[in-house]
Amino acid sequence: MILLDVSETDDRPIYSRIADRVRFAVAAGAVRPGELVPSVRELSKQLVVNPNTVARAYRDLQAEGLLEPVRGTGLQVTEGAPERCRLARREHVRARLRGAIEEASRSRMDRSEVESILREEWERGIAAGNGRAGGPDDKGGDR
Amino acid sequence: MILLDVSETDDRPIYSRIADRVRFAVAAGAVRPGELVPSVRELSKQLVVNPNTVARAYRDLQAEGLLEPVRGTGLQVTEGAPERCRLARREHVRARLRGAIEEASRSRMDRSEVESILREEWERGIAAGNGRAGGPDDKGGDR
DNA sequence: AATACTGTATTACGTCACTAATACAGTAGG
DNA sequence: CCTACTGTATTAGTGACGTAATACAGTATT
Repeated sequence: MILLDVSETDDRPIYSRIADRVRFAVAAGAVRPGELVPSVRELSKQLVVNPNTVARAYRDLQAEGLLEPVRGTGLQVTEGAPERCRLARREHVRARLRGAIEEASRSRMDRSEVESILREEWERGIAAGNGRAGGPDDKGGDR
Repeated sequence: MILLDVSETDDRPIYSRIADRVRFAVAAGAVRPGELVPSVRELSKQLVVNPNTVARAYRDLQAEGLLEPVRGTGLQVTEGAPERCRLARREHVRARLRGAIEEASRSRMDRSEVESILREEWERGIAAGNGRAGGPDDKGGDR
């Protein structure tokens, strides 16, 4: 399992980005249920980061039920992790959309206007090369 | 000009909420271009807040071009403030939508799915009583 | 000129999030 | 048993942010 490239232009905390990488890897099937994720110390060496930072990320992922400890061995990916991961992602997107829409409503923006923005931005997103695994960046959404 | 009620369940900084109140008031036409906003000290008394906190809000609003100083008198609403305010709001909503859509795209969410969420949440928003001045709350968006 | 009001700049304090250093508890494998 | 590896808990340092206390510069009004 490879998890390099945690640089990027992203001002979010390191542990959050690490967690996102794992979430993405799980959702994409790069690591399957039952497999072990890299140990805290090993990954911390790869990323040149304090072990605690990785531990923090793994701790969050445990709280989400994506990882579970195997005593004295490491952390393995949970059985229902992939689905859970995708569901959470979906809920997160829904929340973000809802927030934007609420604000649009308050700002007296026409519904058709919002829909046109949606259309426009969607095209842009596709054109920008998203919709593929290993896309440009995985900012946004820490859940 | 009245700007009370800056309590609400909102964890954003005070100065940011104050600024939002003013932006909303300007966009709604409650204060027209050329009119003076309450003085720093007066408003700070009304809200039971340190004058500097109000000053910070006003400072941000000046940077946005919504307020301009009248030497020795106070701060007045700029000529193009209302329009500028609505435009900024619109841009802000666009940015939020774009962010959400980008993430949806990365998460392999179908476009029709996003559209259904949009539809669903829009109905909810309307049903919740938004789309009116002085709606429930004005969180989100600090620009 | 004097007073009372404007906004502003400087400084300081408390808080919180992030990260790091370190020590600890436990298990696998020789 | 012993070594080397797991994850975890505790504590501390660092920086940014929000807010407050205070003093300052300038204008309207009397």
